[in-house]
Amino acid sequence: MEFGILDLPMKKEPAKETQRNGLQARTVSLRMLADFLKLSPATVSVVMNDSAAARAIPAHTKERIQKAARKLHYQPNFFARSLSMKRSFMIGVLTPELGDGYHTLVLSGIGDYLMSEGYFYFSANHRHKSDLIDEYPRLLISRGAEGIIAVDTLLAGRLSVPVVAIAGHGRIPGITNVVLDHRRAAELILRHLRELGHRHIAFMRGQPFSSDSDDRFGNLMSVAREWGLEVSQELIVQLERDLTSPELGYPVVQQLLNRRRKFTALVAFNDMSAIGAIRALRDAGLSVPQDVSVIGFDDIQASSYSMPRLTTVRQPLWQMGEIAAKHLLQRISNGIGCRAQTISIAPELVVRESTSAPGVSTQSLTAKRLRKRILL
Amino acid sequence: MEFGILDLPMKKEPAKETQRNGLQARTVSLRMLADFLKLSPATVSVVMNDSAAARAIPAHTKERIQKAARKLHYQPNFFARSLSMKRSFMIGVLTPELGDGYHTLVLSGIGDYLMSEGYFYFSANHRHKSDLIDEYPRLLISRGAEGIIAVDTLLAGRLSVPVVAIAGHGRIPGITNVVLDHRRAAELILRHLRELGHRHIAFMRGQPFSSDSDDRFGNLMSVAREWGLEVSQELIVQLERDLTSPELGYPVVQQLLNRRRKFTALVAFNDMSAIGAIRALRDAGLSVPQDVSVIGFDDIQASSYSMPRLTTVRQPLWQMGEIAAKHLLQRISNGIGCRAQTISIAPELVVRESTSAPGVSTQSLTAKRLRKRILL
DNA sequence: GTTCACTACAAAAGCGGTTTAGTAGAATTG
DNA sequence: CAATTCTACTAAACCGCTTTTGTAGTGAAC
Repeated sequence: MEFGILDLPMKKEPAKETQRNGLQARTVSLRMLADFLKLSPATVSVVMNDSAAARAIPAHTKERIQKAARKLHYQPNFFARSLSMKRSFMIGVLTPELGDGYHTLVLSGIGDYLMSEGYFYFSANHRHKSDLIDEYPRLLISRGAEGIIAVDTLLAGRLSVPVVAIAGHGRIPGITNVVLDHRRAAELILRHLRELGHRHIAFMRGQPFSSDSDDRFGNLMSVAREWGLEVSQELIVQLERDLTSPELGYPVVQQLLNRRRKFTALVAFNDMSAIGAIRALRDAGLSVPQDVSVIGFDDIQASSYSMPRLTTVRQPLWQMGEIAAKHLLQRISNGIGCRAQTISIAPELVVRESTSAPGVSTQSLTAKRLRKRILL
Repeated sequence: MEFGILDLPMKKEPAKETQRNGLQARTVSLRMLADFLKLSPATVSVVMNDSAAARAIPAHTKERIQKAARKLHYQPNFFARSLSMKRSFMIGVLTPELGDGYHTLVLSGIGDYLMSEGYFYFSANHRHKSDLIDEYPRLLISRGAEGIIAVDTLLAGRLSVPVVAIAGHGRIPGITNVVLDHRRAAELILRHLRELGHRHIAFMRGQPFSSDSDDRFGNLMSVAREWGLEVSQELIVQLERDLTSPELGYPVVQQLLNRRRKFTALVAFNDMSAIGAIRALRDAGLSVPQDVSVIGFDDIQASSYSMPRLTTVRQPLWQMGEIAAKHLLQRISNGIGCRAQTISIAPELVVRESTSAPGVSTQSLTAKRLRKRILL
């Protein structure tokens, strides 16, 4: 490429072979197939796609074409097709990262549905960087995405293709939003804890960049208020770090304990932070759920195998992905006229071992000492 | 589409607007940009790509073009570009599923590297179904993938594009294979257990469809033999189920316990199964590591937060993804001439809490009874 | 025995770029 | 001053497909 002029003397035939190594080695085109059949590309195309005009082609010709296509392993060139039809059958997915069970499940739901409809997706992880949140949607669109699904991501502005958000609490006009019913989730959590008899409940608030944080926390607070459960400011801690490991919940619980305020239950932001919280409580000599009940959120795979098994609010993540994908394809095929909407998903309380009535255990310090003696 | 004939009477203009809703609403093409500038598309193209011929274009014209491109938000059409250049800057990734931390980490490594090189990937999950393992690579290629990365997947035959496998133990000619050094891993595991004083070691063998199973197990056995550690057939269990949750390891440990053969350590197939195994042991009244040491494999995120924290062999999964992507791009740009090879990755032992010297604890039954009384 | 509809295709115009091969005019050279 | 080289572009082919439009030939209708 650098020696454009020097190239001129040599003939181009050999270069073509070695330089054009891009895609398939020697691929048969529609043209070749047509030549082989002594038919025009138009006829072959029409038959291969079984388009309206194919009604005019007699069955024996169709068969002849099909057979030849199989024999020569004809594969239509995807890019030529996309260029001509202005359809890519690709959609772009925007996620913060691939780190934990949450996004993975959502992606599976999205991917499975898309695949069943002949679509593929490609994804970009923005890691909460706002410049990337701006840039990636454009990038995905410039790569031919017919639509975008934004998972747990606050999009900035409108885009030129249909967009569906999962847990995107921006209420941007024109974006269909698949969200959990956080009001209901808050009710489930607080009813459960109230029924167990908890009066001193601590809360963990999600990171500011997580799009669920405000909704989840806000609803907990308003339900608590409505039900007359008092919430002490001293019992609220705020997650800050950008982690997807349980480490997330560890330091804030230490912080909480340092405040020396009594609490018998802790509502974690999600399962990961709940698992970290449990460890922090244990490391401080408290047992779960005897001294403190802990409730998570999401119901990721790990939560049913943590010690103790985690009581949590299940988000049907796989289904949320599927629903988002389904709506996106709908909006794509119905044109832009299709109304944006909010789709609310019902959460479900999964009661396992990390919650119980308060004060059931013996004095925690005693328990700790005994455990030490016996187990270690 | 069904009413092709009825369409004819109506003029096509309005239909064009509403039906061709595929991609961008009103996008500027190279042609439009060129018309606007009163230049030919060729000149604009050459400048936009800064290709060799651009040397002949004076700076002020270049600037004029760049400015206009920005002003009109010109975005070259990806498909037209791909069609012409025979390059898609896309690669296909084949994974069993997205379920656990393993694949997710690998994918992150792949994705980050590809993105930094201007590539995207799209993935397909075959769930160990052999027909899909056959079909999907073709599908990915027909979608324009310039290369394929197969994660934990035994590919059937050769493909028409470069392929890199991660943990693909097929030794298919022409496929570059990124694999963990399982010999070294086996040494790390067995040295650790031997140094702790374990003589009765149980082993969990991976599912037949997992491409790591044989290599991992085989090396453990041969190292054990070489070092004079005897391995009882009674202490080997085989994973069968196709799960990515800890549930995987639960039943096989029950099976193992039913055989009533003494063992003080268990080498699990991976972290997930190790976590399930620990639960099974606990449920049977045994404590980890006091009664049984358990060692995992992979070092997924969950393992450092399980109870007890898992001792495990770390696979640098993120890096393995990155390395695979890097080699794939190399093979793509160097043409098919580039040699396939095996790239061996060094594992690392991460000692945490789930292993200790055997027989340190009190009688397990006593411990169990006591714990019951105190904690439950 | 035209007209007409229908059958079975083919020609050609895109889609939106890249790239090769020119070319008009200015500058340089012999 | 004619020949040559540069400069600054343009024309046109091409990538491989879809789709619209056209058309030669045939059988039926009036």
